[in-house]
Amino acid sequence: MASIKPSVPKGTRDFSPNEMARRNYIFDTIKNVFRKYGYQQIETPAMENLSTLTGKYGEEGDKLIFKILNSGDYLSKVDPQLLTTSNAQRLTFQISEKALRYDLTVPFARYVVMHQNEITFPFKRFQVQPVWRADRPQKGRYREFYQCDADVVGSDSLLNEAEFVMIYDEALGKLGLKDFTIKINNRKILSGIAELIDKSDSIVDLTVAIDKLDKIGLDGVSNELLERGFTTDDIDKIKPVILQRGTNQSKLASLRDTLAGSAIGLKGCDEIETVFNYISDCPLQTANLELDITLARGLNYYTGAIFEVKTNEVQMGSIGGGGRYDDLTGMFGLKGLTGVGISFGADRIYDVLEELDLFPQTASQGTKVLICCFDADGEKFALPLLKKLRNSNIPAELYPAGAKIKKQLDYANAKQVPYVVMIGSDEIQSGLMTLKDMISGGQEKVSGQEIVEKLRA
RNA sequence: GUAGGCAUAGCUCAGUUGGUUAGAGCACCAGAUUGUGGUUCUGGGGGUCGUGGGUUCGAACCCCAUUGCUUACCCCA
Repeated sequence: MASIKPSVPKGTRDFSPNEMARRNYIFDTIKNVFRKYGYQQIETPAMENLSTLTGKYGEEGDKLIFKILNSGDYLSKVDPQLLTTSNAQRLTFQISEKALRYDLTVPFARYVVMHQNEITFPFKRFQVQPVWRADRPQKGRYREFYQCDADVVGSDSLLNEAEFVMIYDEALGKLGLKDFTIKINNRKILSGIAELIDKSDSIVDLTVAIDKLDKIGLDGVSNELLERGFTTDDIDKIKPVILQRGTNQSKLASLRDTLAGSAIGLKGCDEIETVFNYISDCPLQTANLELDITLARGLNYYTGAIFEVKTNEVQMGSIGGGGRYDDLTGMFGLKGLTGVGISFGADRIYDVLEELDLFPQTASQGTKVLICCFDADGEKFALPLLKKLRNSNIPAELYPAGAKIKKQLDYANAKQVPYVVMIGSDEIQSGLMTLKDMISGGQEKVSGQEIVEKLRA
């Protein structure tokens, strides 16, 4: 049989030991902050029923869901006519009833509805798991990637919004980022702007276009709005709003002026101000908090706050985002439950930390001492020491006898093991073993007990 | 879905106008060194030059197709 050239699917990656140490550092940092703020971890299955996921992410999103082919003779139940009409969309539901999760929010909503009787509200949960998207990969964009989500469900207090800003500040600050911006907006302000030009029905088109302001500039946004059926009159009205600069307070004040005729717009302003007030009583350490009314994130299910986090130190898409949805669980039949949440893009954060060289040294994580024997007799002598080291919580390995010492030391170097114990006939005879410091190169003859004591330090 | 770039050893890449037997570094194996590595020296294994077709006396190089990867757009973490 011809051997197949090994590869992984496009947009997926292996994680080697060194990368895993670094990834766990990111995950642990974020998880510990979540826990500190009272969030509890859950997990949900990698696959969900396809019907749970479809229709939740818009038409584009549905296309990006990885479907799982039914087991067995999956064609046997298909309406034969469908096979000849090449209607992929309808065929999909007959040959696939499961799919890989696309995000963590929809499975969480499903979870809340299924477990509503055991949950104490407000329910604060976090979840760190991979999600899959059948997207075209590119820089900072994968087909399998991890999301670190925290959500509160069942509390409409804006304190939650404020706490999420603090969580971003604390977690990203702990990871060593020095200059990043938490952008905040409110869907109600966007609704107010749409009301301003009497285009409430076109709010999606409006927000998708102005969301691109910093990317394509005012001319680009204007062109896109014109293409989407807005008038130059509309654009003239919107322009001062989306172009406003200055402090959050001054933006808010002028927004209130502009949106004076829109009850919902003013409500949005009030909500933002409430969040700002909470924050000012509990100042941020590192993050810049910026009201950005062009922020829309293209996610139409947000109803209140909208968050996005960007680093200003390297060129990278957003490293986090989130927002509030008033009817999180409605799609699964549980009405009136509000949710607000955020997500950290761990894979992008990894790329950022790597580019900025912000990972701490993790060498001490691995094996601390390798026992090398010159022959098989040494093994017998080594095993009790090995046991003793491990009982003392010192990560230790015994290299199987038979290999040359050079090879064993090469192994220690490759794994960055800082100490080696060597056992040959001399050591067996004297009972004193050779402890070698692989960094300085120095070595000394010591007893087993002394080795344990030295390495425990 | 749209558009560009790339594809040569396990990895990173050279390879001149198309010209004999396709190279380097790293990694791996062995030796110099029978009990000592990370620095040195010597030698060795490794290639259907992504695949298929074409032009040519002759193709890694030119042309066509195809597959894979990658970057950007759309959208998103």
